[in-house]
Amino acid sequence: MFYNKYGDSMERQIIHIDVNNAFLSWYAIWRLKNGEKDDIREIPAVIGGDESKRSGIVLAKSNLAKQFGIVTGETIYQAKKKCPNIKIFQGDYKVYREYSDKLYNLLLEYTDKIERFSIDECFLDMTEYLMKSTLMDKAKEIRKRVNEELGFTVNIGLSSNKLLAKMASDFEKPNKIHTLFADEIKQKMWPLPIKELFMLGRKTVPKLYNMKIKTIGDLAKTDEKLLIKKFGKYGKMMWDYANGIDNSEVVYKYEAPKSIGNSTTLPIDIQDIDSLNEILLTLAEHVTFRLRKHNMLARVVNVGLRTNEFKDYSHQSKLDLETSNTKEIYEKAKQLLNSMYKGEPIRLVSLKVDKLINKNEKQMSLFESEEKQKQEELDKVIDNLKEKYGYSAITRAGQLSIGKKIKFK
DNA sequence: TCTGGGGTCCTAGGACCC
DNA sequence: TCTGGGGTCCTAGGACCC
Repeated sequence: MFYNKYGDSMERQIIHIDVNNAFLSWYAIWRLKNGEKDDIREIPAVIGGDESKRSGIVLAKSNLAKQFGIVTGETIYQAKKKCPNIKIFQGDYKVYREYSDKLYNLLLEYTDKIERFSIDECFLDMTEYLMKSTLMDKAKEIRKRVNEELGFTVNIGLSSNKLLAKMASDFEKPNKIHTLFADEIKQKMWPLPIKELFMLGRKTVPKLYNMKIKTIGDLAKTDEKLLIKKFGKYGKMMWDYANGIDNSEVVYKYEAPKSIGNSTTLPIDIQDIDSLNEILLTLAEHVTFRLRKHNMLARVVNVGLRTNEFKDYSHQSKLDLETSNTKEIYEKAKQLLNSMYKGEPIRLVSLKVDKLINKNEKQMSLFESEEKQKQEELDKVIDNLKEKYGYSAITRAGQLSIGKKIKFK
């Protein structure tokens, strides 16, 4: 419940906005703007990875592709089987960023209480500005303006909390506005299969099926204590969600990242430790570059491997002193890799820094070594060159053929 | 699965402390 | 040692999201 300035309790007014087929729509508009004649929204098309780099999965699909049964996350290979004439595009992250920002800037005209939940989803808290009766009018205006001014479509969900607003925007698509207020839960949400409920994924759904829980309504009517006993905190959450309960706030203020990581699927499996180390160096350069851009330091380094048999494992270790220095992070990562690697063919390597703190919070060490200061200077010089001439123009010595082939968004 | 890449949060077990 | 109980910190793994 939300209380207004008179102390009266009142419902919050939350809007969830979800761009329809975001990556594909945005890329389609960008192509048109750049002189291409065909609109890839009007043909069976997908945005996908590159099969030759073994990253061939569907990231977004056109509505026509959807009619062939193509789903997000499946392989390009499977998509081609369903629709041999499917057109595949690589997409471009910069383009997505650009249109995501355009949407955000348009929404800022309505409220500054906007949470960017992902690149293509936003929550708006309109409680202070609107009564429930005018919420639908605002939603219609936003939809119209996004269509006309930005050239793509969105689904909009309206409710009194984030969970319900998000569930609402997921109803019929595209270009639709739906409400899901408390008095509509029974009719609109409870008949849906449990897999439709936010946060119920592929591992949990079969477990619930075994308990004869098949719809969101079944889950809502299940004994809460039983769910808590079986699933702990997660059980409490799923019962709440099934009953439309969610008190979380729209997080509109900047939040510093809690971890920063990069990973890469290798074009071929690699078994040679020197090559793996080289890949780690490339990852370390990028991760620490991002870390320094955030003006943050890391306390923990984590290295992950995926084998050719799709087994994932990782090791992490605490640093003696928090740092953003490429060399220090890389040395720690190398130690981790060498202690964990069992010699199998490796498909993917990941590097993540965790337990981040702002650089200003750092306890200044009185005896910062000269060597350390030199390293930090070197990082700074390289960062500046990267900002000036582009990221990929600059690499350190030590990176040979494999490391250089890794490209980042 | 011919199965991406970037995140968040939670749990469980072991080490260690009083 | 026929070995308590509670707390914190650390690490590995796994769930989920877009």
